[in-house]
Amino acid sequence: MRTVRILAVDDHEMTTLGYKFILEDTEFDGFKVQMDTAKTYEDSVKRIEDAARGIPYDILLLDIQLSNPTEGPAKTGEDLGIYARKVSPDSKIVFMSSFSDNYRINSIMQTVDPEGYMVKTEIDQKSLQAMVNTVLNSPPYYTQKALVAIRKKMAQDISLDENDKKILYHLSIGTKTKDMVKYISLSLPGIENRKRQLKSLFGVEKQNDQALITASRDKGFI
Amino acid sequence: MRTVRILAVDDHEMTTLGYKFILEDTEFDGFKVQMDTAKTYEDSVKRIEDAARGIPYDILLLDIQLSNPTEGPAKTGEDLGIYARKVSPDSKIVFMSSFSDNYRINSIMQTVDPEGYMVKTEIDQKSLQAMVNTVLNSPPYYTQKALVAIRKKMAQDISLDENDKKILYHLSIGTKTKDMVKYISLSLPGIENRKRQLKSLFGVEKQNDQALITASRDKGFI
DNA sequence: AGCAAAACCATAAATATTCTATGGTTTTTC
DNA sequence: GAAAAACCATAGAATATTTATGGTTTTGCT
Repeated sequence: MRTVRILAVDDHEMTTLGYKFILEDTEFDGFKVQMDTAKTYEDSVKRIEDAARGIPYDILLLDIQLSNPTEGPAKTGEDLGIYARKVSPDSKIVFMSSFSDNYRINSIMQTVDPEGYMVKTEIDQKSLQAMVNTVLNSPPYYTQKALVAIRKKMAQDISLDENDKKILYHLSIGTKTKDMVKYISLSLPGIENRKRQLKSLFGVEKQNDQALITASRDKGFI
Repeated sequence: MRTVRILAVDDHEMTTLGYKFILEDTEFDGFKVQMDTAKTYEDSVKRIEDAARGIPYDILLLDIQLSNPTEGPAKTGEDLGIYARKVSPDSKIVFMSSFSDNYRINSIMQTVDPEGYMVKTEIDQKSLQAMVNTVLNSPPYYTQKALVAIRKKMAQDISLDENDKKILYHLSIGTKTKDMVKYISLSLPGIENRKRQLKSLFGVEKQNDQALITASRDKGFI
């Protein structure tokens, strides 16, 4: 009987242990699961690289939030996914995320294009088992909340360039418009003008910035 | 016990009958299904309008290909979906399509944004029942092949304007480049230049048009 | 092979779009 | 109610796109 090797990465050890107990105890059709776990970015990288030199992992289960023990720049599960795609291209990648917000999901769908995306509140024994089967046989597997975000994105044909996205981002974190010139290579009237266009695009003309933030969050841009 | 009313539209009567037999015989949790059927665009419009004046349909199951008995312009299930959204906004719309090509699915996701999309080869008793439950309780419901197309679209961040799309469309139907000026409001060098850009965008530089067609079909643009 | 049609490419001029600089008005904040 | 920020409008500058033109290469056909 074939062994499917899985690496589960999460900074909460209880979580990966839960995955491990459930999946190693499951009787799959034609294979059994053997699972490794990791808590940090560095540890995960090492395990993925080691495996890739021999037999790569079949599946990588990645949390987005990771422990960052070293002093370097903070790394997320998204970074890990991007890296894993390079060093272990045959491994299926599934995100196990607490977030069901549009922005996160859209971003990961573009940077990593994972074979699966599960929102943690929707994970149970049955969905875990279904995910493994689906991802191995005919990806993708998305839980319902992920699908809702994906549907929202698909339903619209709005494409923003980098400057627009930066403006929305800075709006969302409360940066004052006049301060945005420090982070965006546009003049102040340029930024103001784009904000006007964005409001028009999102149908919140004549309203304040809060309406624009709400609208763009609703549409998955921030 | 509540009655869920469904209208199934398909020009093959056997198909809608199949849906009807399966779903009316299913014991759902807290409701039962009562299904009407229609074969043509006109008939469907009448039924949807009639219902909307009183109690609108809970679910509309729409095939894309429809019979067009009248002499007017041919109408598709997509047109029907767009119209139904207006006159019966509370009805859930599910497409039951033979097509699993990217273009069709992407187009419908934007124009109708249906609560469900099932590729016919993937429809069976179990998936039909799951679809009804999911669509009523927590949409959306997409079958696996639809998900594959959706995933492909989500993974890329290419946005084409109307002229680009027209060029790709005309390429795909074999229009000669020099004839495109008749359908697209651009000069010949303008069209040639955009073709070059498209090839570069899709990574098929230095190759012939066929490669461009293949690439854009693969990415869901035609 | 050899011809003609179409596709392809490059450049300068024309056009359209976007950005900046500037100065003003309105709204928010304390 | 005064200062700060946001908002708006306009002219000119800077970019990007399109056209016109003329050429080269490829394709299709006999």
